[in-house]
This record gives sequence, C-alpha cells and structure tokens, in this order.
Amino acid sequence: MSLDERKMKILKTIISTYLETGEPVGSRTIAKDSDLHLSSATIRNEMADLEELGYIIQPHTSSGRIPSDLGYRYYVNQMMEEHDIEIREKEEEIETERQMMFQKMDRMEEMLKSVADVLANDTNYATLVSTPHIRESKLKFIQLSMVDHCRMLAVIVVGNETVKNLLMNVEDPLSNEEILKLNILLNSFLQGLTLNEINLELMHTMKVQAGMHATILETVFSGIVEAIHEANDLEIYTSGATNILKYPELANPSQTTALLDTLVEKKQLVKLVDETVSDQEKHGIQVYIGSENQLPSLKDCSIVTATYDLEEGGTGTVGIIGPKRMDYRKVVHTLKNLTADLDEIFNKKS
Amino acid sequence: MSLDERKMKILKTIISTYLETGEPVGSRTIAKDSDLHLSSATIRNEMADLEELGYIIQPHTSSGRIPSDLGYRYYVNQMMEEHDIEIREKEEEIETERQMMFQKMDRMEEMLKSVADVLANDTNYATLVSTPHIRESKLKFIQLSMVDHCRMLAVIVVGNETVKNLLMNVEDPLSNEEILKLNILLNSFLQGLTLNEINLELMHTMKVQAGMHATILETVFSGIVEAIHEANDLEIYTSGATNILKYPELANPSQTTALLDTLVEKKQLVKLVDETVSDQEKHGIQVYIGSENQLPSLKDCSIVTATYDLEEGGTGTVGIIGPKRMDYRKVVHTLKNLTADLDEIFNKKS
DNA sequence: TATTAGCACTCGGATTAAATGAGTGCTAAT
DNA sequence: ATTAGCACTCATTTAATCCGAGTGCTAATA
Repeated sequence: MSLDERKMKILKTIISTYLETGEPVGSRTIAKDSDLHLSSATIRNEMADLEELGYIIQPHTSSGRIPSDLGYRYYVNQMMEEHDIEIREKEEEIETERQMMFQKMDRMEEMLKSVADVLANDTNYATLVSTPHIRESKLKFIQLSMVDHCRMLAVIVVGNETVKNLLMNVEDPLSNEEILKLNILLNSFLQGLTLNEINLELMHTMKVQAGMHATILETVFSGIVEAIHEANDLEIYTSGATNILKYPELANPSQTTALLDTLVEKKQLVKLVDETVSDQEKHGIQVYIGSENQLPSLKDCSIVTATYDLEEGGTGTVGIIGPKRMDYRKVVHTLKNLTADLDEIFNKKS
Repeated sequence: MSLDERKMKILKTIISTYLETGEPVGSRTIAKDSDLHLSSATIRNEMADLEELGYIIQPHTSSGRIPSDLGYRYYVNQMMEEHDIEIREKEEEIETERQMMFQKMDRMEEMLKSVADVLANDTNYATLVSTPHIRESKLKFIQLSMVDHCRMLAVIVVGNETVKNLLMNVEDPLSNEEILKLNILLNSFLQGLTLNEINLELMHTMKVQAGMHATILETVFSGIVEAIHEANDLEIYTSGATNILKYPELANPSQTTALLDTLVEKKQLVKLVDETVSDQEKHGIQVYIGSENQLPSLKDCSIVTATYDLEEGGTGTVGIIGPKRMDYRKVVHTLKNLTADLDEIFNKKS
C-alpha cells in the first residue's frame, strides 16, 4: 500500500481543513468538501490507510483525524515544490507600508526591531529577528579625542557597521599633538586586523612606542576586544510573543510558561538561529515542524525561518513561530518578500 | 463605629494570612491564629464591621474575606511607618552577588538590564527598570572624521553618558584640514547648547561659514536632534514577565494576554514611570495597589517602584509588578537596598 | 473488484444532580 | 460584651447521564 493520487488528495484536504478549523476532521466533512465524489465510507477506508502510513493521527478512538508531524512535513514539502506562490492580496498597500517602515529607520538595530513588530502584527504569530552574524570582524578605524579636560573618548569602528564608544577618565589631559600621535600609532598598527591577529608581541611594541601613555592603550585594547565581540555576537529581537496565546492548542497553562519564557528571555533562541544558518537551502527558507527543532519548549510549534544577507558576508535570520497548524503558504510568502526587501535595502544602502 | 485597636489587629491578621495563602480567610482561622482570645462568633461580628468600613470584601456570600484595595492600602501605609524593616536573611550572600553583578558591567545599559534580570529572579515577580530620565540634555562634543575614503563618521556626545554615532557617505573625501575646520566650527558654535537653543538663524550662520560643506552640516544637525532625543527618551527594560503566571488570580486567560502584552511590549509602561517620577516621597518608594495605577491592564496587580539618582540630575526608576497580595515587606526592603546600591555606584563611578 | 449503505459501538464533552463543607448571620444565653 | 448554637448559603467536587460526531466492519451493489 502506498500513497496513490487519491490518498494524496485526501491527505491534502484533511490538512488544509485542519489548518482552517483547528478541529479534528471527520470522513463526512471530506466526502462533502473534496471534489472527488466518494462516500464517507470509502474515505474512512482511505483514512485508515493514511493513518497506518503515519500521515495522520486519531487523538482518540472515534474522533476525526489530525495531521501528524509527518503529514505536515509532506504538505510543506509539496507546497515548497510548487514553483511559485501567487498570493497577491493587497500587495500594494503592504508594499508601501513596508517602504515607510524602512525609510524611517536609519540605525539597523532600530529597523530590525521594527521589522519584528510589523511582522508580528501582520501575521498574528510570534516573530524573531536576529542581527547579521559576521564570522570574523576586522578593526576598521580608531580615534581618540578629549571630550573635556578629564575625559577621553575612544571611538572604535568594526566591520562595516558597528561603532563602539568608550569613555574613560584620565588624570591629566593630553595635548592635541599627543592625541594625534596616539591615533596614528593605533591606526597604523591595528587597522584591518582581526582579534586573533592582535597578539601580545604587537601590543608590547605599541606600548613601548606609546611611552608614558601605555595605560591608555590598555584600556583601548580591552575596548577593542569588546567591540569586536559585540560585532560578532548576534542580537535577537522578538515580538508578538503573546500572539501564541491566541491558539488554544498552545495555551495550556503548563506549557505556556516555558513557551513564553523561551520567547521573551531569548537566550535559548540563539540555538535556533545557529541551526538555521547552518542548514540553508531553497531560497533560505526553512520549515521546522514540531520536534524538528532543537528546543523542547517549542515542540508543539512550527517555526519558519528565512535568512537575509549583508554584502560584506554577514547573514541574519528572520523567523516566525506559531502553532503547527499555521498558515504556511502565507508565512512562506511573507518571509520571501521580506527578506528580498531586506537584501535590497542593505545592498542599496552600503 | 471606627477602627479601634482590636479591629486593626484583626484586619492585619486577615491581610497577612491572605498574603501567605491567597485563599479567603474565615473567622475560625483568625480565632485560632491571632493572639487575642476570642471566639469565631466575635470575630465574625468584627469582620462584618470591617466589611462595612470597606477594608475587606466577601467574594461571595459564605466565603471568607479578602482585603479590599483600601485594606491593602491601610496595611502598606502602616508598614511604611514602622521606622525600619529589618529583614536580614542571607544579607551577605546577596550583597556579594550584587557586587558581582555590578562589577562585570561597564555600560549602564547592560547593567540595568541585568538588574532587572536579577531582581526578577530574586523576587519571582515581574520587574521593570528604566534608564535615567534627564530633563534637558546639552550637547557636549562633536567630532567628524573620515573612516575610509568615502565614508565619514560623526560622533556626538550628549549630556554625560550618551554617545551617538552617525555614519554617512560622502561623494568626495574631505582633507584633514577641512575636517579640522568643520570640527572647530561645530564645537565652537554648538557646545553646551540644548535643542531649543539651536535655532534656524544659528544654523544659517554656520552653513554660510561652512561654504561648500553645508550639506554635511544638514546631516549632522539631524543627527544631533536624534542624539538629544535619544538621551532624553527613557528606555525601559523588563524581566520575568512570565512570573505573573505563577499567581493563579492573575493567570486567568482573558486578562493574562493584555497583562503580558503591557509587560513585554513596554510602550505603555512609560506612563507608569512618568507617574512615579512625578510623585515621589518617602525614600522614593511608591506603592500602587490595584487600580491606583494608570494602566487598566494592571488593575489586578500591585506595583512598587523606587527611584535612583544620577548626580547630574537624572532620575531612573526600578519597579516590581506582582499580584496585589505580594510580599510588600520583602519587596520594599529589596528595592530600598537596591536603589541605595545604584546611587552609590553611579556616584562613585562618575 | 471497488464502492457504498447500514448498523453497532466508542468515547470525549456537555449537562444535570447530588453531596460536601467552609463559612456566614442571627438569636438567645451567659 | 461575648459566646454557643443553629439554620442557611453557595462554590466546589463527584457521580450519573446524555448526546452525537465519528469510527470499523459487514453485507449488498454496480
């Protein structure tokens, strides 16, 4: 026994009906709704087969069937193969709204936050956006300057976007020439280096040349370490976490706490993002159904992720987290558009 | 009929019992627990009086009593008057833990985030921490510099802590002398000014002096506006939002969404913080019980807030949000200590 | 051989009924 | 002024019952 044409059709109907209603689907419903004209009895036989094959599940004897993870998986794979998804609803509106969103923001951080917000609003699921993850950032530029007579500011530019500021107190103010010297020293030695390439020997040489200002260098060095770490670390923004409470199957009190916790406290989500980045294919869109993802607290959810790219080689992630019966078509479509837009923005902007 | 000694004693017992158990308190319980030796019948009479006076409530005929908002209010006021609260449990441990927390952080932002986290962990309530709110920040220092041949970096220092960076593309690179000139121009005109004091006329004069680089000034100006706004805007960090699910009286599905939403999405919380700042007294500790606070979604919660001060005149808020039957003693005590520590840190550090 | 009609059976969920017990208010006695 | 006693209330628990959507199986049909 295998998946013939008719079984596939029935399976599809079961799943899409279940996506809409969230209730187990019975044989009668299908007999009426599907266009193949069969009696409920025949459908029942087929459903028994589908259950044996592992695509659907009966929550209890004498209830309709719901899709198993395998069933969802089949459905999603099928869907991804259809060469293009042509949902066009209100495309223009949405497009202009997005433009607005993008225009207003100048700092990437702010923009990504608002991407998460808008997305959560649009879809009614929880959303997740990570900052681009850059393998190994290089030091681009350093500048010291006196802000007032007892405080010095160090500005450190890493990679292409990250800027780190460091305010430090100094006992006696440095003259303009001294500052200038230090700046030249710092930039000529360090520009273009990664964290690994700044070694003890180099640091020693520099300190010798800096003479009496060696202590300042110390502070600057630790600032550099932090700046580079910061640039490498990925930040995660989430939004719409409470949306999941809208789906009764997820709102059961015992799990809901753990679920919300993972979404709000974020730390665990890093795993998800890492996973995403490592196995990308098909337009960078990934679908994780139920326990296909790493986090046990999300085992009753599905997660759809997409990646966007920075031209410098960084890769960020956008994800949607919802119930297993989420509207995959819409979600995939939305994410595709969104990441396309993001790609464009980041490349135009550079 | 008024609050005599005995009624007060009974009221206190009712409230503190209810704080522990969360269950309505009946007359028998009190007859046994309180040290005044009365029969349950007498207590019942007194309780009827207390109810008439508005201090307690009967959820339904024939159940015990629970405190009304007024009752809580009485209890809290009473408690605040007792000159000092002497909970000493594990004081040293906690103290060292705090030291750790403070040491590791250098950036204020990071530190405040972790304050919220630790606090939420310690208390099992939701917490809120706002960055200091400074009335009217002044521009302290501006510096332009070329990062590479086509990009210019503007560093803008506002108030005492906030630093804003602005990366912009320029068609043709400026020479060192030109940059130097612009820097002198900017600082000599703008240093020490607030947003109001930078007017059109001033801007015009500067543009004339800048000659061909007027367009750069434009960008810098809008950067300044943003930087000052950023410094004035208060940021709010929350943590432990899901803690509220631990209290059954708050976990009812219909309210819980709104509740979590306010905590997670933060925007509304600004109101709370504003309120706090405006009416502070008694060590800056404020207790808002039930609908005493502005936000309808928090009407079944109590909120305890405290303020900490920056020496430059900024004021930040730390708050705890929990069920009305929260452990007020502990919370007030914790907040007092915490803000004392924060004050110390910020003043030592400066 | 594939499909269908018919029927007995299952079982979760909703509805109803009764039992429980913590707690009250009131009255009469101390 | 206090207390013992009693009738009454009402949320909560438990059990009993009903309902109906849905199934699996069998025998009839095309």
